Order: sequence, then structure tokens, then C-alpha cells
Amino acid sequence: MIARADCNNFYASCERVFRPELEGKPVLVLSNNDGCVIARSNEVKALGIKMGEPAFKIKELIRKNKVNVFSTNFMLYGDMSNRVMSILKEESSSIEIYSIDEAFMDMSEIGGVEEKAILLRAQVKQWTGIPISIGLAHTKVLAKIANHIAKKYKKNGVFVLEGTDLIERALKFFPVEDLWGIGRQSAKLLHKNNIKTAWQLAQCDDRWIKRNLNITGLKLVKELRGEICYPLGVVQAAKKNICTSRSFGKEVHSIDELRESVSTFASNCAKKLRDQNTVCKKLSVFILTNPFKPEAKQYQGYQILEFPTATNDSLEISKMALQGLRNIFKEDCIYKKAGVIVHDISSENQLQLNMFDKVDRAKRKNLMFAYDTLNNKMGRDTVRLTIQGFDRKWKMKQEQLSPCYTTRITELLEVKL
DNA sequence: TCTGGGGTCCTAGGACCC
DNA sequence: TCTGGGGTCCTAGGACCC
Repeated sequence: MIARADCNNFYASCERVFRPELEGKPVLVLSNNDGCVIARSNEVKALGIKMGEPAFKIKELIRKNKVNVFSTNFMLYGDMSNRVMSILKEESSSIEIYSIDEAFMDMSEIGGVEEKAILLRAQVKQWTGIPISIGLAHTKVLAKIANHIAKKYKKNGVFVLEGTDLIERALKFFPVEDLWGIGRQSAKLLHKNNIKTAWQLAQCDDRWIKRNLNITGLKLVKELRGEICYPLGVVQAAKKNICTSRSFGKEVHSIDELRESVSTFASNCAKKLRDQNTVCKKLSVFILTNPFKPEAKQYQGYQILEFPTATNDSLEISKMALQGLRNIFKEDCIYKKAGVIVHDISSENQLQLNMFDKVDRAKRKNLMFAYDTLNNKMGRDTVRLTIQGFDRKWKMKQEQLSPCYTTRITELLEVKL
């Protein structure tokens, strides 16, 4: 039996732990620079405030309803997460920590799972102050559904989804678009084909599913039918990509400020690399202007660089990242390499990049991904630095490389201290 | 519809090889 | 330069997740 434990309104709950007087009152957490909503207590949800909503649009609503607004405090959330997870670990050593606020656990060897789960939930609440919900079933996808039901409809926060009748009833009432792995595109396609519930999806022909939703969709459907396709991943796998990115809260007009950020973000990525004992081969840097400033022209820059030898050394990585930033502002380099950008930082130190739309299709190929992603998701002027992980070939060498690099870095850091 | 900041996996098509 | 077939590796881009 797989249990899926999930913290309710996690960030908002964390803030409440230290402000118990906010129990029962609306609590909302805003993203970096107080841009948009990233966590809501139930009271805030009831006000109709949506996830991801820009803060400026709901100012009035916040004021009228005396909503308690917090800026993110990821140190706090990470710490609270560790506390919750360590309690869960004591219950079951086979645990996969899936994200900051949720985990899958193997509870198959534990008899009376429902009672156990209820107790576990009470324990987490008592020791950390964080309310959680637990869904139990034989596959991860079903456990997710069980969790949904537990959170929404069960006073004790626990639901066991087991037995053909109960599963059928649950699936018939569960909207297909709420399934784990069905996003906007897939939902649209399914609706067009008159598939509205999880149950209807589970009845579909395998070949049709594979053709329309590919192998991922097929796995999802098999899990709905009770066949395990996503086994519990107990060991924490090393990240294949590491990324540090941030929006500035204000406009940036100096290259020095960009250099500062790029350098800091590079070190940050390097530290993450060392923490998981890996090295990187490639690095990409990109920047773009504020896409939400309608009157301004939009520009962006993007560079991929490759290290001669894979590394996790902060200095090497920072240097390379700064080289990338320089390249972005160097015309000759751009068209040869990443296919974009440039011109000068004009007289007033304004950032001036070639306009995206003027770059022809072939040249901008590399940029499409960055552009789409950022245009959709990021606010304000942004510097993002990504370090790409290993492909298969490199992975083989990784074990030999990383200890030696790690040692070197440790020495280096000690010297610096 | 969208004023964060992270990640993952899959697939098609191009580059390259014999 | 278009006359064969088979294969692998790589990566951009799409879709999804929290």
C-alpha cells in the first residue's frame, strides 16, 4: 500500500505556526518581489483568490478582507519540511520525498493502515504544527486521488482507496483534468473526445492512449487500473539540471549589477552541484527585459558555454558565466554561437539587445524554449543561469571525477574562510 | 489569464557513422 | 551529387509537476 502524505497549504501553514493567532484567518504568501500569489490558506481560497494571481490585481480584496500577507521565506519552509519528513521517516523507512511538501511512503507492511495514518497525521500536527492529508492506495496515481479526497472531504484527513467498487465510484466522480499528469493540453484533447472522468479514461483503448498521450499517458492509465508503473523511488537521484534564476524587483540599468547577479547565481549553482557531489559540462546564461512593460521594447540574450573539463568549482563556473554575459553583449560572438543578441549598452548604460522578432527563424531556434518559458512565467528583468547535467556518456566518468573535484573545492573554501 | 522559481520525462528530427 | 540502408547519439521543444 502506497501512502501519499501532503502538507495542506504548506507555505501558509508554515507562517501560521509562528503566528498562531492567525488560525482561522486568511493567510497568503507572495512570490519573490511580492509578484504573485504562491500559497493560500483555505480562507483565502474561499475569497476566490487564485494561485498565481498578480498581487496588484487583488490589492483591494486583500485590504477589505484583512488578509495577512507574507513574503516568501524559503529557509523557514525548508526547515519545516525537514521536520515533517523526519517524522514520516520514522513511520516508514521506504519513503520518497517528492517535493518540499509531499512524500510517498510504502505502508504495505503495516497493518491497520487507516488507523496508522490517522495517528501519523495527528503526530505531525502536534510536533510541527503543520496539518497534512494522507491518501492510501496501491499505486501512486490512485494514492494521489485518495489524497485529494482526503483533503477535501474527510474530517480526519485520511482516505483509503481500495476495492473495485470504491475505486470505480471514486474514478467516476474524479474529473480527468485533475489527474496527476493531465495538464491543459491533454485535458483539452480528452474533453474534445468526450472523456470527462478518470473512469472514462481508464476504459480507453491502450493504443489510442499511446497515440494521443504517448507513453506517459499510458502509464498513468495503467496506474488508474491498479498496475504499478511508477515504483517508489526511495533513493534521492542527483539533479540533472540545476538552475538559479531571479527577477529583479526594479529595472536594472548597469552591467555591473548584472555581473554581480550572474556571479552570485553561478556560485549558487556550483554549491548545489557540490552538495550532490556532481560536476557539470555546460552552462547557459540568459537575460531578458521586463515582458510586462507594454510600452518598452522587449529584448533578451542567451548563451550556452561548454567547459573544457567538467567542474563544480565556484570560481571556474563564475568566470564562465561572466564570459557568457560578456558574449551576450558582443556582436560577433552571438551570430556564430547561440544565434542572438546584442549591441551595446548604450550611452545611458541602458541594456540594448537585438529584438527577438528580427532574428530569422534559423537563428532563433535555440532561443525558442527560453523565450516561451520566460514569456510565460517570468516577471521583470531577469537573469537566469542554468547548469546542465550529464548525459549518459558523461555519467560514466562522473564517479571518478567528482571526489577529486569535491576535495579541491573543500580546500579552496577553507582557504577563503 | 498569468508580475515565481524551481524541476522532470518524452519525442522527432538532424548529425554522423559504416 | 542523389544512388542505399541501417544504426546511434544528441538536443530542441513540448508537456507536465510542485
